[in-house]
Amino acid sequence: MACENETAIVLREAGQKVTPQRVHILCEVRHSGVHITASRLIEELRTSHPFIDASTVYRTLASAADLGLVYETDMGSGESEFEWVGKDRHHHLICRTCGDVTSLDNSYLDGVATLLYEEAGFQADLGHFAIFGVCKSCQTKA
Amino acid sequence: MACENETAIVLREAGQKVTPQRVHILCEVRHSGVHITASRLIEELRTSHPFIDASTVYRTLASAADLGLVYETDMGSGESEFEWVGKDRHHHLICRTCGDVTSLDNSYLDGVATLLYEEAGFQADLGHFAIFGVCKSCQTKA
DNA sequence: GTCGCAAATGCAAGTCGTTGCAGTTGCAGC
DNA sequence: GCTGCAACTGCAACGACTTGCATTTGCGAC
Ligand SMILES: [Mn+2]
Ligand SMILES: [Mn+2]
Ligand SMILES: [Zn+2]
Ligand SMILES: [Zn+2]
Repeated sequence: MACENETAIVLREAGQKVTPQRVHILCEVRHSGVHITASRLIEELRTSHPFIDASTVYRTLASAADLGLVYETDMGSGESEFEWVGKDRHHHLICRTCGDVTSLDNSYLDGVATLLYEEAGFQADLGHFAIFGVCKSCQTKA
Repeated sequence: MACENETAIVLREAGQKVTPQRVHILCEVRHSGVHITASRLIEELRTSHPFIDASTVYRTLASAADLGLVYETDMGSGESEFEWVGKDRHHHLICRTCGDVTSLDNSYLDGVATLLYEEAGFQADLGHFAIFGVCKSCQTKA
């Protein structure tokens, strides 16, 4: 239940009202593995908190993404996937051939952010990228 | 009409059947400025080729994106934007404050692709990224 | 504690995009 | 040119997501 309290604090700090719906939705995002789609979230909440409407889920996720509390990323499935923004900033490498998803430390793109700031004066927010390509093992198989 | 012929050739080389619908849809993508959404495309085709069904437009754009004939990018509007893959590979910087969109030469991310290949053996396809952040003039105003 | 109001929610209708299927068509082989 | 078949299309039903509006509620001010 530490999660509930902490989520409430984060919401309050972001200038949002702390409603039970929001706390349940965002705690579910935090607890349910890494990435989760809106429809899967709705499905899981249906059993634990059946009174929460789907539109509330969509609205909560959208505003949380705007406020930078969660990442919203297209991992190639067609549906956006959401992830709580924790301490470990990262990106993902996604293989177009086998579908394998791996994580990539934020530091790989630090150089790009620095370069953009120096050359264009642009303060880039390289939050949580999905980088598509072909993984090592799929290349050797070909 | 050079566009029609060239598009037909590209389709054939990609192993697709050359149908009038596909040629019209992809030529419209090529001609209509830089980025275009599916719904705007459907609207424009309604006047010139009213017989083309919306589902055909969506399917054509999806398969063209899979084949690497067009880029499909979320520029922040909520709708995917499509762009014909021409000679000039580029990315975009999008300001979250003023909405300004600028282009960025592909070379800025070349280093990342090299790094990913050397360190992870991952052959990244850094096609057409939308990089969000705050532009120079919006930073100075703040 | 209670009041008042802006913000958030639930509901229902609406829009956007996807999918299954039956009919059509491009095109390779003859 | 014809033929045959897999690929493609249009249609209609469907699922995903959004939006307008009346009601409820969190929470700051008293
Ligand atoms: Mn992630
Ligand atoms: Mn572009
Ligand atoms: Zn792979
Ligand atoms: Zn700006």
